[in-house]
Amino acid sequence: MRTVDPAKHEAKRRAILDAATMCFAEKGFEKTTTAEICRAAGISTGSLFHYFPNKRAVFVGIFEQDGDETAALIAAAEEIGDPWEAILHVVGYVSEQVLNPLAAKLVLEVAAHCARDTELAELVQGNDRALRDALIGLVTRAVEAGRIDPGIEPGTAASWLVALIDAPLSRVILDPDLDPAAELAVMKTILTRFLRPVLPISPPPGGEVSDTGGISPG
Amino acid sequence: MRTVDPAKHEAKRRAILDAATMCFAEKGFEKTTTAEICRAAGISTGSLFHYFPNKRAVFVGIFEQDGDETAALIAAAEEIGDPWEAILHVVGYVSEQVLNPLAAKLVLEVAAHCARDTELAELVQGNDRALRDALIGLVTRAVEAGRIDPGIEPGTAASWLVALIDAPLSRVILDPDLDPAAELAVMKTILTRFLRPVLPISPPPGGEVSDTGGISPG
DNA sequence: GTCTATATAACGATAGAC
DNA sequence: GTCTATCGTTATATAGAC
Repeated sequence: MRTVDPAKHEAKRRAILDAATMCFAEKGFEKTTTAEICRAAGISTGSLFHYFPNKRAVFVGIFEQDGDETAALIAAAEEIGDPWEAILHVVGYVSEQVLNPLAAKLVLEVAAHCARDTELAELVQGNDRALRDALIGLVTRAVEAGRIDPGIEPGTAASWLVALIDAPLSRVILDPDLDPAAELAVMKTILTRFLRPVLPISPPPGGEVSDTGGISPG
Repeated sequence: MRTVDPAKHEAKRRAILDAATMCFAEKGFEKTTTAEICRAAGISTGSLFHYFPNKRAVFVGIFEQDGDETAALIAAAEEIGDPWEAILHVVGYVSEQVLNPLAAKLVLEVAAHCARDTELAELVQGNDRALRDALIGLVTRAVEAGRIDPGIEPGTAASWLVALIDAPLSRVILDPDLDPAAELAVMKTILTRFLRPVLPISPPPGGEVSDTGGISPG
């Protein structure tokens, strides 16, 4: 019987990441000290550096974990028969997470750091791309099913679906009384109206419709 | 003749803020040293602390300045006769700024810090609120003019207009090849389709329209 | 008002016993 | 593998000459 138990090692690593996630979300990367992470995880300085080479590696580890969760979400969405419902599920699920203030703080923190850490940026971009690629597939199917305007390029639609999730971030941070359910409802309205097929137009009583809100080619 | 020239003092203060803006955008708040700001501004450490009590005050000063610029934008928008055009102008103008990578980095940096600095958060929220209030007025007028769906509450519409500006932030950071003009075009499509009056529906050939993308009351 | 020089504090990471 | 103790570095802000 070996004393080195890989499962136990991995479990402890994850426990440290969980503790660090809270610290980073609350105080940000640079204002979180390694000592605080250790205290939160119930270990000592020496131990932390046994599991991670440095503070940055702890931060990066959090978003490697997040990539696994995104993959699971995508797999679950593929099981949903109706592509439009699958899109709503994916966007709704991630949005709900981001509407939590603590999660929102962490998202803003990692975004700010991606601007200055190319390696971290590539990791996060990989996670985003996985989500986007899955949505491209769902959008394509939804277009074929007549549920989404064929005039919208699936890549563009998917990119903006991901982007829309980030839209309320500032307000989540600035307004503590924000109602997540209400935000989610408006978000659903926006993406429904954005993507739905353009209905045949019966001319309105007293006016011209000069702009149909379509995406001009080119 | 006094040697203390308030105008010159103010000019130097602004020069420091301009230099600091670049530093903070490129490296973030904590990784920017006061020495770097001084070098960029062409002054010495001693001088910096003559104009600002501490590093944070320099950072905060940048967003006080930004509030003035927002006020000017709002004043210009009020001059535009057509409220819908005024809305497009305001959203387009701010979006264009945010689509610049350097500006985007600074926006993410300040957002991340607002999550942990209530005083800074109140300042930024004040700037946001001014923009939102102006948009509420414009939306209300646009609804009266039949250009916006009366089923959408102006406060909700205005909040989301401001939020939509932030939506592409992540991609501005992660994708250096992003085309600002293309993003702006899609943004315009989204807000047009989101806000435009619901046209009378002639039933589509072979299907039911179960969800019209409206905002349910309550 | 502007400079140089520096006091003071804090933090990340390591050394080395057990 | 975990701990305690501590080293080396770095940065903010101040002191005080000019």
